[in-house]
Amino acid sequence: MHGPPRPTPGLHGTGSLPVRGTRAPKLDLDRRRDMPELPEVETTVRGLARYLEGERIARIAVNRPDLRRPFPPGLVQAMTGATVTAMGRRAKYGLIHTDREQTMIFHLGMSGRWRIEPETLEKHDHLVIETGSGHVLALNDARRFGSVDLVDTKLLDQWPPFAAMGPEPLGDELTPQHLAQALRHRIAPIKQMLLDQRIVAGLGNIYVCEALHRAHIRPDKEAGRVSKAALGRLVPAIKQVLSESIEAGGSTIRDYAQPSGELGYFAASWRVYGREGDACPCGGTVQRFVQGGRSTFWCRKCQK
DNA sequence: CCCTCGCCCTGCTGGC
DNA sequence: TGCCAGCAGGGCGAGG
Repeated sequence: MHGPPRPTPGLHGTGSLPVRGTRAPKLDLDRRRDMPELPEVETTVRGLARYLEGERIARIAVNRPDLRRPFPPGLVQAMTGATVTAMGRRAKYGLIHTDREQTMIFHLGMSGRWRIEPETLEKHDHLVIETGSGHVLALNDARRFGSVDLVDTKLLDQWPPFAAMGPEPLGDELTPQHLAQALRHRIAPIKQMLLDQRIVAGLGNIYVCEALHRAHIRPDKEAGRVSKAALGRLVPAIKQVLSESIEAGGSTIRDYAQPSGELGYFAASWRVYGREGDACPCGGTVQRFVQGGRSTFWCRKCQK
């Protein structure tokens, strides 16, 4: 980000977009280092809304054929000249609704991020938008685990990735009763069940580890055998870890609106994630093991 | 249906 | 200093 300017990658087929300097304070959406999970998607959507809501898409450039899967064939035509009516989020997907009753859906995968007013286009700026008032936004995704789709707004709920999704974790539908019902008779570990988007939509590895730690539940506990009392702790723990992170990200955005702000990333302070060997506040030690091919962090002493 | 596993992809890190 | 194996993991398809 602060290295010497790199050559601008070619923009296949759509011509190059002018890249201009900026006077507006930049959001930190392009410097976040944490894995994009639900709170990061939420703060990204809120940040993008300031640039996109009510704006016309003057130009959109697609610089390679695919991310995880091909870009929608009609994307450029569908978005060029459309006006963004609203931004939204479902699970870890960001939603850009347009006045053409179509919604552009993006997923940030492992490494996706939106760069606001980039001074130069960089490697991995796979999709670039210029708005009617001249703002430039670039979707950068080095690992290309992300995706971009285009769906009729009316049919969003039937879009296959959304059709079978469970409730939003921050909504009223996520209750201990919902979890008890969804997890009944399930023998897989609770941690893996919480990563299943059909049970709850939008939880990823980091927040599941953190929520189970706060709720004092062993990650390898058989999901169907987690007690009612434990589920009663788990639901507020999930909501707290997510909303605290969104709040931290939100304050980052607010800081950017203020000229004095010296900003870092919103420093996520995980209690267990990535902290193997560190002391747990309870006096125990954070352990790591692999579940379903992913790292689980937990404390044997306070998670039963 | 339920469950587990491996693949995709690239940048960074640690060991030698 | 350079090289390379290993690691990160969401979503999805294959297979038991």
